[in-house]
Amino acid sequence: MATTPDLPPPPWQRVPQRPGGRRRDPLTQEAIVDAALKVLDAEGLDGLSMRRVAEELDTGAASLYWHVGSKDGLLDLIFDRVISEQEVPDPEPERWREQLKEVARTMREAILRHRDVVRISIGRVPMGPHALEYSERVLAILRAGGVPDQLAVVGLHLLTSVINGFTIDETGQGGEPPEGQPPIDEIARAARDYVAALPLDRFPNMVEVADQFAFSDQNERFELLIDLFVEGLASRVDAERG
Amino acid sequence: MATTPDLPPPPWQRVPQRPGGRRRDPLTQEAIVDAALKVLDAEGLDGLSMRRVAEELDTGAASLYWHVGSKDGLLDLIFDRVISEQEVPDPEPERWREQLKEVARTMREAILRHRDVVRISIGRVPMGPHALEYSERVLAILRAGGVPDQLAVVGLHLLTSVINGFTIDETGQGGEPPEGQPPIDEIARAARDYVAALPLDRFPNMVEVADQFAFSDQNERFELLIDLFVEGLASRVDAERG
DNA sequence: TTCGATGTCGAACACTGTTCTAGCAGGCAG
DNA sequence: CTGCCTGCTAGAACAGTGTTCGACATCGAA
Repeated sequence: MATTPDLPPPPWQRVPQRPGGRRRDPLTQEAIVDAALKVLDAEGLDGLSMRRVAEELDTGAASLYWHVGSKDGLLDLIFDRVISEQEVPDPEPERWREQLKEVARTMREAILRHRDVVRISIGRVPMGPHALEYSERVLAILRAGGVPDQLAVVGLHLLTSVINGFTIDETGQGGEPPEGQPPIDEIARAARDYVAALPLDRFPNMVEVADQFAFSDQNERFELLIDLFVEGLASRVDAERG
Repeated sequence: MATTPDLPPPPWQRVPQRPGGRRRDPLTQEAIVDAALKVLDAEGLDGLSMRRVAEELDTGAASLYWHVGSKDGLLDLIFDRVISEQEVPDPEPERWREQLKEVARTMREAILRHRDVVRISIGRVPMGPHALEYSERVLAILRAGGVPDQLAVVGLHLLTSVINGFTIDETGQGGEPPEGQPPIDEIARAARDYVAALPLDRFPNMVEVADQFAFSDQNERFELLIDLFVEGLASRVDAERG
C-alpha cells in the first residue's frame, strides 16, 4: 500500500466524483419519474427543475436528457403516471351514472394527491399508454350504460375538462402552503370581509351576498358540479334514444 | 456651432441612448398593459417576457418594474383588462337562463380573442376592479332570475371554472399556430387514425368509437356544455324554491 | 437656486432548459 | 486476449429568464 485509499485526492489531481461510465444504479425513465414526482409533491411545479430532479438522483441534469428527451417529455411521463394511478371499475350497466361519478371523484383525488399536477395536464393530450387504457375503461362504462357513441366521447372529454377547471381553482395558484397548515377557509373569510366592505351603491348584489363567499365546502361544490353534469348527460341520453 | 450635432458621439464619451430622466411619452400601467397584450396576442405567453414588452415600449425591462411591480403584477393587470372587455347585459328576469348562456359565450369569445390568456387566468382570483364589476353584474342577472344567493355565488364560480376548463383544452397547449392556417381538425383526424389503429383486443371500445374522434365542432360542444350547466342549475333552483 | 420626489434604465445576479463534448464501462468480433 | 463500438454518464457552457441595485436625469415646489 503506497498511499492510504481513503485520503481525499489532492486538489490538483482532478478526479471526478463518479467517473463518466456506468453507475451502480443505472438511470431509468421510471426512476426519473419517481424522483420528479417526489420533487413535485414536495416543492410544486415551480420547484421542479431538471437540475433539482437530477440532484434527487445524485447526478447531473444532462444525464436526464438521454432518457426523457426534454423537460416536456418528462412532464408527459408524469402526466401518464398520475393517470395510471386511477382505477376504473368494470361496467355495471344499471349503475353507469353512479360509476361515472366515482370516476370523477377518483380523478379529483388523484389530482389533489399530487401538487400542481393539474397545471402539468393543461396543454397535454392524454394519449400516453395509461391514458389510452383509462379512456378505454371509461368508455366501456358509458357504452354499457347505453350512452350513444358520439355523446360518450364528447362526454368523456367534457368531464375531464370540467374537472380540470374545477381543480385548477380549487388548488389556487399552486401557491405553496405557506408554513404550517394551509388556512383553507381563512382566505374565504378574508374574501368575504373584503366584498362586504365594498361601496354598497356600486356593488349592491356583491355586498348582499358577501356571506356566501365565506364558507365554501369544496366537496359539496364538486358533488354539485358532477351531479349537474351526469344528470344532464343522462337526460340527453334519454332524449336522444327516444 | 462648434460641432455638428448630428454626428454620432465619439465612442469614449458614453452618452446614453435616451438620458436617464423623464421621457417624452412617460410610461403608464395602461400603456404597459397595451404593449403586453399586443405581445401576448402575437407571440403567446412563452414569448411574453419583460424584456420583450419593454422593447415594444422602446425602453429597458427595469423601467417596467416601477409601474407594475413584478411580472405577476403585470399578468394580474392583463387578466383584469380582458375581463373588462366583456359586457354583461342588464337583468331581464324572465330570460335569466338565456342571459347566463350569453355571458358564458361572451367569456369564451374574450378568452379565444387573446391567445393564451386562459393560461394567465389559471391561478388568479378575479378580484381586480373590473372583475368585481363583472361579478356584480352577473350576480344581478342570477338574483333577478330568482336564483338563491348561495346557489348564485357557487354557480358563478362553477361557471367560470367550467369555461376555463373547456377553453384550456380547446386552445390546446397554446402551441403556436405553426405556419399558415392552423389545421384545426387535422389533429383530430390524426387522433382518429391513431385510435383506429389500436389493437382491437385491448381497446375494443376505443377502436369502435374511433370515428367520433375525427369531427369535433367546438361550438357545438360548448353549447352542449353550457346547456347542461344552465339547465341543471335551473332545475336546482326549482327544486330549492319548492 | 436648491432640494427632494419621481421616474428611467444599464449592469449584474441567480436561475432556467438545453446542447456539446469528452469519456468511461460492458458486450461483442476477431 | 485485444480492440472497438455502442450505451450511458456528466461537467461545462450558452442563451434566455425575472428581478434588484444604484447611478442618474428631470420636474414641481420652496
